[in-house]
Amino acid sequence: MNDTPGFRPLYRQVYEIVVRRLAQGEWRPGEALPSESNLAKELGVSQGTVRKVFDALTAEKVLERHQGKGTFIAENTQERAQFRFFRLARPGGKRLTPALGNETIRVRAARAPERARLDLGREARVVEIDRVRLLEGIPAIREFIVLPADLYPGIEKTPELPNSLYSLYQAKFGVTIMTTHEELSAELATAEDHRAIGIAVGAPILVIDRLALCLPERKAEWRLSRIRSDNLVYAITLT
Amino acid sequence: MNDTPGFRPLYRQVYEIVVRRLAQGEWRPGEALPSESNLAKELGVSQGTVRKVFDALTAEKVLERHQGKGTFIAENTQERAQFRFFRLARPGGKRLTPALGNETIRVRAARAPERARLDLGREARVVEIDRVRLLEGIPAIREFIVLPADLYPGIEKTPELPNSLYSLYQAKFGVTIMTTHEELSAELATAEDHRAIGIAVGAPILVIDRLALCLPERKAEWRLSRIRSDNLVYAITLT
DNA sequence: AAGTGGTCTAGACCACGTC
DNA sequence: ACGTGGTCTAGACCACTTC
Repeated sequence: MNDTPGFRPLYRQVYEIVVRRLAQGEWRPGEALPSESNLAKELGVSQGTVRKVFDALTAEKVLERHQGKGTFIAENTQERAQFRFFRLARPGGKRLTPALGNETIRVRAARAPERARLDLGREARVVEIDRVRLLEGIPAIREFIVLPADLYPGIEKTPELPNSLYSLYQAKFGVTIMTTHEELSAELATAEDHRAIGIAVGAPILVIDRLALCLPERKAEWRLSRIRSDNLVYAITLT
Repeated sequence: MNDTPGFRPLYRQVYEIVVRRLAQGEWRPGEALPSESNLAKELGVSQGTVRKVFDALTAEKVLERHQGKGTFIAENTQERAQFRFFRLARPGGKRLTPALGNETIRVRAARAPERARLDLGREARVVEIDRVRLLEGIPAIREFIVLPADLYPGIEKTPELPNSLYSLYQAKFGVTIMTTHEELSAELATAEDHRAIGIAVGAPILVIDRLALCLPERKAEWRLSRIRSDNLVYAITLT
């Protein structure tokens, strides 16, 4: 009696409908989505099915639910984004939060490796942000950030970039970073590292190559971080 | 009408009952747990409540569910443990699996830093395993592993240690590694690194300091890995 | 009081694995 | 045919927020 090779559970279909509407910006960050029962009525399914979808999206950190208030798009606030994607700490535990140092921002044509990494076309333009970040007052991180210019129109005119760029991406450009792929390696400090963050040439540094993806599946940022590794670790919990 | 400060949902209580029974070894790895409906009957709750608990434990990778067969304790098979906790790859993506090189194993008194790291008493003994692992035939990783001896009685008599120790811990000693806390940093290769894995003295190496926790919340392994960082990265996805 | 999400139940039916 | 988990529904009641 089972000739349903393309069987897809109802909640999956509802899930896809909700994600599509989210991606189309039908609801803005901070707003409430329809209540479970209203959406259920609208889609002609039961309330429990909508609940399953909302719960799944909450687990994926796309939504936030608040008893008595409603269901909302998760916001990448400064603190939250820091805590979620910034993993540097003192050995043994204490999490650190960076402060801003010098920075430059410019828009230019994409180079070949950038086009490859960000899936961009031949004529694409990118935004490049170079900056230094401080940990407890000491220059400790060099960041090289490359963005597809079309996702962030006018970002180069932003008077002052915030410490956590991901909250800016979401608030000003509707780009919600959902996932990052990171590759860590060890290298030796160069003369440029020495000039930028004062570390001795030849000292070990931690390098993070990060590609960030946003909600409507797209590569939204490529970031190279060079981090001094004295009294500093990248802390992560695997489960 | 709400004077329930100690309100705990039913599924939470069921969850704790199941975890306690799991920790006491009431069901062994590989065996099936009672079915949803049987456990529900036994505990006097509805089948849906048991389902919610099983689903949560499945998300935490404690259980595995198989339609038509039953619910089982998740097994740390060789492949699975590799994929779950071993994060080394070639730059750009290809995941690697290590092979074994030389190894030594011995039991001795715990030293002060080991007692502190593993929460051991003054008289505790530890098992120390030192080994070299190969990636694609080339010595690439030095590992220094320290275990609380009481958790792994007789492990030093194991004729041949497997590539993935975590499957051995579970199969032979009932120790299921659930979580690891890792701290990564960059260092310079020492003369000993050169002797063990042939890397040039002063070359950059990636160091991972890992503390592993097992199911009945306890520190079950401390591992230091020193990894050559040429053409090799630690790859991780944050969500 | 009204509306929201959170918990819990009871029951129907489907899909999968085993016998 | 049977038992398992997987999906879906309908409804009750609880807890929290807002008015």
